[in-house]
Amino acid sequence: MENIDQVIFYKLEKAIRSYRQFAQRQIKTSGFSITIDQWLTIQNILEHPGIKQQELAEKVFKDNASITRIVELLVKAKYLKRKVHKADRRRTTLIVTKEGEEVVEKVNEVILQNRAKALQEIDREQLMAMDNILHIITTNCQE
Amino acid sequence: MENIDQVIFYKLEKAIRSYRQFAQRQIKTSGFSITIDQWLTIQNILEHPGIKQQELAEKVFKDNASITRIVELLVKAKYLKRKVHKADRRRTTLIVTKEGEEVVEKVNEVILQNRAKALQEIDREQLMAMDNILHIITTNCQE
DNA sequence: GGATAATCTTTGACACATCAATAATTGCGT
DNA sequence: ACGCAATTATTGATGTGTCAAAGATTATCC
Repeated sequence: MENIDQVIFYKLEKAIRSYRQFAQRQIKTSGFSITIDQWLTIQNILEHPGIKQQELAEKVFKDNASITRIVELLVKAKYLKRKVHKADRRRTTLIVTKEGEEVVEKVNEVILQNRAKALQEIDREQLMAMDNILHIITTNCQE
Repeated sequence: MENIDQVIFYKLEKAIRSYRQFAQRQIKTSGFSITIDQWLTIQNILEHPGIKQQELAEKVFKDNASITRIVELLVKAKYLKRKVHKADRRRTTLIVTKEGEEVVEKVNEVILQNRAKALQEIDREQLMAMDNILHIITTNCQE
């Protein structure tokens, strides 16, 4: 047996990529043309109205540049609107349109199904343990 | 406590991204200008001489298009050479240059250190358990 | 042995990641 | 007030991911 240290990151990549491919495929075959990142972005704006892009970036674990571009596409798709922030003109206020809300709500169901499918046959105790390990890895890498 | 199903994929992404950022930063500050994916690609060619790009893609869990582009950059960097396969002219034979070998060898050490750091304070039994879960997720997403 | 199918790789189009540099605006110190 | 630092967002450059289509070559089948 190979040393687990030397393969675990590969396995991590593989699992997350399998899930992403699977999830994106499901969304597509359900008739939506939105990416998971875009869905997650809108979701977070809804949950935190008035959030600034910088905070948004942290929430979805991306950087500012990526957020700028994702927002751009979402505005083009008419799922978001930009407004200049009243008190601070450096900031942008992001507003989810009715279309945006509708899409997110519908895609939500698909995502729930995806997660259930992906986690089939795994017991919750083990998941909690994994969550713990992931947390340690994350902090180990942030010093 | 939130439902673990609804956050575990987020945690997965976060952990893998933290590790990637950390690892790439370490490689850079060690004086190398190679990406982890490029390193992994060369590594696999060395381990499987004469491998075809399609198989290579599977090994590093990418698709053919990505491999084509990574190889392109590695040829530019003079870490790889392309040759037409003798028996089958559709194929490309990939050859690692001396420079390529040297870089990989040196970067290897950095990567070993990175992994050790990232897995600090985690016991191996738990890692094995996580490996198992990751495997289940991967197969659940591939039907 | 010539049409057709299968295999291997590349290319195009678009989305996202990362780093560094640049605007634009606000806040602070004196 | 003024200059300068800090904050917020955008842009440019380069690398990777994904899907679909196309090119090139080889295998198959009648």
